[in-house]
Amino acid sequence: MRLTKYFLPVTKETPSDAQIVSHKLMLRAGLVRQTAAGIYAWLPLGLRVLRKIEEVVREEQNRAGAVELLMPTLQSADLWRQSGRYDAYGPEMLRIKDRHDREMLYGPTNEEMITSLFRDGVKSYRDLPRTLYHIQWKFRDEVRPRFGVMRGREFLMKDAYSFDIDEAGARQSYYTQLLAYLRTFQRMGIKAVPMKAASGPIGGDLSHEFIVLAPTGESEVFYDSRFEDLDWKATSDDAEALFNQVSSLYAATDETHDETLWKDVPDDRKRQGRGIEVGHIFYFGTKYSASMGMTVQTADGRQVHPEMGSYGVGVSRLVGAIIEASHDENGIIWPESIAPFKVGLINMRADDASCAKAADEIYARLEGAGIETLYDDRDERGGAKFATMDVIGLPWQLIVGPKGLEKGVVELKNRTTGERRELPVDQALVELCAA
RNA sequence: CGGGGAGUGGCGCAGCCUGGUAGCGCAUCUGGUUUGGGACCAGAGGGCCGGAGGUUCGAAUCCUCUCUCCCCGACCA
Repeated sequence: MRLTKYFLPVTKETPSDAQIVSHKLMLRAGLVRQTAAGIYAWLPLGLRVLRKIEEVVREEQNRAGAVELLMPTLQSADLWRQSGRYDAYGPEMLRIKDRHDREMLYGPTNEEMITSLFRDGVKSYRDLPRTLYHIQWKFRDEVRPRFGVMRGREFLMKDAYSFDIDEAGARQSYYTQLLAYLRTFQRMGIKAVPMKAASGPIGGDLSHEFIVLAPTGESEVFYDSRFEDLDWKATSDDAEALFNQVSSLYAATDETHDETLWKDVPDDRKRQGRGIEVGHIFYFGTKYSASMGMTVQTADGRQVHPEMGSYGVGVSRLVGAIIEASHDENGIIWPESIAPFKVGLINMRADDASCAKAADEIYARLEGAGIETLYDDRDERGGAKFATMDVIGLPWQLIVGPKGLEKGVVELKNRTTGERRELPVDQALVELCAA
């Protein structure tokens, strides 16, 4: 993408609304703009990141055997009356009426709807187990939205729902999602530690929160440093073994922290810090299948309510959380797997015909090689271009200038390490293809 | 929802107390000089001062009401 054709409103100054670093950087880097309290427009660059995160989540869900569908944002009040939550939910639920005075709501979550859909399509144990998910916008009318997209009112969430014939099956579904979550977050280049959670508003006994470690996190966390060494991507698909491994190591937020258990962790492995919740998984039994009258027939002819679990990932929140965990004084540092572009190509002198020609050629070759490239072909000074690239945080910067071209080299800069190397063009391209 | 703060060109702010031609920095546009880490000079454009009432010869400024946004707390993916 040529920057001269793009929409990237980068600012030098930080809007006064922003307090935390991720919010400031998201505004400065032209990722989002607030349109109302807790509601954001995703600008082109921000949207690309959102889509990248979504895609990692999707791939790991599919790999875990979950099936994607898409449910609407608007739901009818009647659906929620079936579970009794229409009255129980409180003012966080945005309630609206249509022109016929029918009561509607903007979905804060989808247990009722998925249960209703699945109930009407499934009657036999042969159709279980299943895990269904979708990635959709939600709305919770928070009393006080803040921290940019980390605590907005409108947010993008992946929510999955599992249906099993019995508790043993439901536990397997839960373990499978646990593994999928650990792989998902690891692929995004962040450390997310699973922590036993107190049962939330949904209820149930098996529950984990996934906390991204970041100094500006909202909650205090305590965990065993062994979590840092585990490689989930390489873990076998034995989800139950993984669950046992996770369960054997201590990790808790301040809400569930237990000093007695904490004492048993060797001192040199004790880690204490702050974190941001980016995922939450629950097993909650028959709460919805029972209240909404979903039954399936077992092999021996009994009618049972399926055992359910739900599994959420805050997709839009992750954008903020990842920035909290990955930035420096110059701007964002995107992990490569979710970076909006892999390479920022800088033409140092747009007014120099030979330099521009060389940069154009390199751009064409990068595009031809399928490398996502943001090409700064604006007629700006070098310094301004460097500052722009640093703030938007693309993993690689490829700098093409007259000085280097005289020597037949370009400069390749790694945003994470700051390392800069002069390389012949061909070699730089080879390295980018390999990276 | 309790407590506090703020709405003035796209962004950051001053002006308000003590009413009288709406200002500064950044950004934008034009011309020139520049060009490897957010250049410089000269010029230009852009604002019914959140909205509605009121007081006054005259309101960004004073009064009343209202809307919105932000911060602290309680609450939350």
